[in-house]
Amino acid sequence: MDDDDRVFKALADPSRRFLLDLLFERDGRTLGDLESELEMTRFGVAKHLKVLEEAGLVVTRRSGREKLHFLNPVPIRLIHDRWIDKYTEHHVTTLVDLKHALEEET
Amino acid sequence: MDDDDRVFKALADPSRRFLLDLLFERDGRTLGDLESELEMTRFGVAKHLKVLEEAGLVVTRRSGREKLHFLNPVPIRLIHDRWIDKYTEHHVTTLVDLKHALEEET
DNA sequence: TTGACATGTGACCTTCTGGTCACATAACTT
DNA sequence: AAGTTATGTGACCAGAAGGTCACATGTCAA
Repeated sequence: MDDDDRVFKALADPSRRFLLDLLFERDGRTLGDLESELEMTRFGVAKHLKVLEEAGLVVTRRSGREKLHFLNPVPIRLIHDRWIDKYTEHHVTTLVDLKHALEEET
Repeated sequence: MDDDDRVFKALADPSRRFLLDLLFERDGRTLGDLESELEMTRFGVAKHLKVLEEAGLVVTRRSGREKLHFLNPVPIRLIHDRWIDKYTEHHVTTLVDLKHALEEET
């Protein structure tokens, strides 16, 4: 399994994406902290965090017996750059902005 | 299964990412055309293309008995925007550029 | 209209994945 | 030292996903 595969497989699960959302909102959180936000046992959450860490989407730092988790946005940017080149980027962002504008009208 | 889930699940498979790579390089290709690039039966490729289409990553147009496939970059951009805000975007692109520079040095 | 070509469908099997649990290690507190 | 707190490991099971095949539909060309 190569690096790409690890990143995409990691993102494929909704619980893991929710963990990234939590870390995007506030960094440096511990396992016990994150665990309280999911309807799942501690073991499940730890397993998900391990997958995210091995994919490089989350980086960690130990502080005593606690392990702090941080979001790393670099792999996300690389996904973007794989299928959106500089020429289409402006075009796409325009489309996305338009999409948001239309959604707000309803 | 919601839209997000469909997109990320679709991206989780290497064969499907390769199909997106092929379409990124050249759009408007047919199933038979794409099939010849994968080491898999026609049925497998058709199944993957269906997953990509249901996720909105690929849009299609029929032309007679052929079905033409096109890459849609919008969902990719939305992934980017989910975890990279305007403040960190510049920071991240700098990191990515640095990463590329370091890789070229070796 | 007959045959060849391009694609679609549903069943089937094997492998991978998500989640839980019993058990284990390591660090802080008193 | 002893108990509590925070996290790590390996086994296990149910459900999902990747791939193939027999069969079916629709379109072009002569």
